[in-house]
Amino acid sequence: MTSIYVGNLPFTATEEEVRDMFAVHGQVDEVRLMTDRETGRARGFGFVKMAADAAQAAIRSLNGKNLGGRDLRVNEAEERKPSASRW
DNA sequence: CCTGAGCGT
Repeated sequence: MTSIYVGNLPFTATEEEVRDMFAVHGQVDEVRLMTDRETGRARGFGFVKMAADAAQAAIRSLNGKNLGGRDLRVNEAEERKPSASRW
């Protein structure tokens, strides 16, 4: 499983839009669009979890894609937090 | 109502 960082999203983008877009390249395990903590509005970025091969295919295909007049930033995400690992 | 660089409870 690979975590994908999706940035530069239009504020009008939703999770199902992103999920559907990524689902074209493979099965989407999870989609999480981050919203602003204070105002509650979309921050314009999120994360997608997919299988490694599907993730790479989606990244190579969707990175730089124009959505809503903005070029998407799609890359492998970093580790969320080194603590609280249920291992 | 509103905005634009960013790696998340």
